[in-house]
Amino acid sequence: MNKPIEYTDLSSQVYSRVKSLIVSNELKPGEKIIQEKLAEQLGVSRMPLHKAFQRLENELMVVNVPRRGVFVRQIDIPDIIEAFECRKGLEGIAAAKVAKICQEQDLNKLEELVYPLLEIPDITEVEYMEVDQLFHETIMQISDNHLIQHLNKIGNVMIRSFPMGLILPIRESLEDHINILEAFKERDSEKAETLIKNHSNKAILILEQQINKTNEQSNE
Amino acid sequence: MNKPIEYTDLSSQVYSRVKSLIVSNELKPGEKIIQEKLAEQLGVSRMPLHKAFQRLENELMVVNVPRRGVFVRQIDIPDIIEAFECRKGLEGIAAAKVAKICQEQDLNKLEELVYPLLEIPDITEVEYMEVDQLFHETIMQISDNHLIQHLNKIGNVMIRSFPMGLILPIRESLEDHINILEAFKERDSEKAETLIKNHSNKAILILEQQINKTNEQSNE
DNA sequence: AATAGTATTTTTGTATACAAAATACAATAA
DNA sequence: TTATTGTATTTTGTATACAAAAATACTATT
Repeated sequence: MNKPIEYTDLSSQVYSRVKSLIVSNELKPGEKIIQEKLAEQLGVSRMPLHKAFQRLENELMVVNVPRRGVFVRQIDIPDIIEAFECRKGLEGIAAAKVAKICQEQDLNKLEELVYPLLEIPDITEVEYMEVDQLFHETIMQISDNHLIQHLNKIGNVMIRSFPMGLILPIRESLEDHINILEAFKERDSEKAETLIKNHSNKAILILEQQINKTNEQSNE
Repeated sequence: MNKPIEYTDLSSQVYSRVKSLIVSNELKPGEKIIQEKLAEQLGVSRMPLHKAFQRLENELMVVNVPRRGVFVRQIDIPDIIEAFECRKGLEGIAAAKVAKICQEQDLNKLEELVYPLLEIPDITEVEYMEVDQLFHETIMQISDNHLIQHLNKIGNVMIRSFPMGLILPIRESLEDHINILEAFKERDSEKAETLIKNHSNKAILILEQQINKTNEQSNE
């Protein structure tokens, strides 16, 4: 309503643009970013770029080596596994708390994200990823822990920047979500924690299998 | 061995100095930081300060409102509880992993931190805080998850910046540490996770009691 | 032809400069 | 007096400028 229009400073915009350059692979992993060059490309000076780099470094998207330059961080599957392990811990706590404190309206919000999908027989991967993300974000919001949301976001930046579709099959993921939601309704905080941690664990297991597979191939 | 001597840029130093100004309460919570003034005090320009602010914002130590200024974040007990909840989640995962992967030398490192204290009858609070911190950090290091360490550090900055001594009594904390270490030795990852989460939980409970106490007082 | 040393160019880090926005303040009218 | 408008001052955000460090190209020597 009377929310003041917020001034977005250049460095925020620059931050988004650089991040998408990294995600879209226009800036390659390991590549050194020439500040002047990129600044000119974006039509800004190096100052907002500097702040953007600092932010990206905090999200582990770039590495800054003093006096040497800023490099695009190489993200591989083990990194993604690490990110899922963090998510497992943070979401576990969040879900346990949600089961304790959630209100009727919170449950409604989650139900609206989960149940309508059961009616649709052929959900596309892109569609589901959107809802999946929203489901996890909503739980974080309900948990009402500012720090947990902040930390989780940092981990998610890595996960989302990795060029890889859904890890779990849609139906399996959806089933997990339903069960988690049920646990919330039953106010069973231990169950909710276990279920949501298992949900992450499945992804971790699949990623670990992928690593083993590529290792075997290279050993032939 | 052949680690290159690392150039520390000004902004890193500025970051540390500003952080300690906040922790030592020379910059008061809620206070607006006048950039030019602080820059002059530190004998630098506003550029390294800007980068320092960006970093401090990521650690939730300051809040930056575009075009309005940078403000020292007000940290209160509920924030600290949030931080302990995050720690609970992250340490839980870390401890579970440590129980699975730790080597003999890792256990030795932890033993050296725990057992010598049993011989000392009168440990000071300051001494114990040092060792306590090291114990938790070491577990994080052994867990060998870069991201989990990074995220945990962000939460710890808040906890450590809060002017408050030990939360748990020394003997109780020490006992917890011993039990956690035992779980590692037994390679019991579930037990390790439960114990370390309980360790955080105790702190949360005490902090919640403190809030209730002050609420009651103000209701009189 | 390979190497060591030197000169040149590039790039980084920080300071300064300047325009735009926010705040403080004073003057005017109700 | 209390609001309200207009003006002066402060402060911010970004661009430019410059010095120091690193990278590169080049020369001379063996």
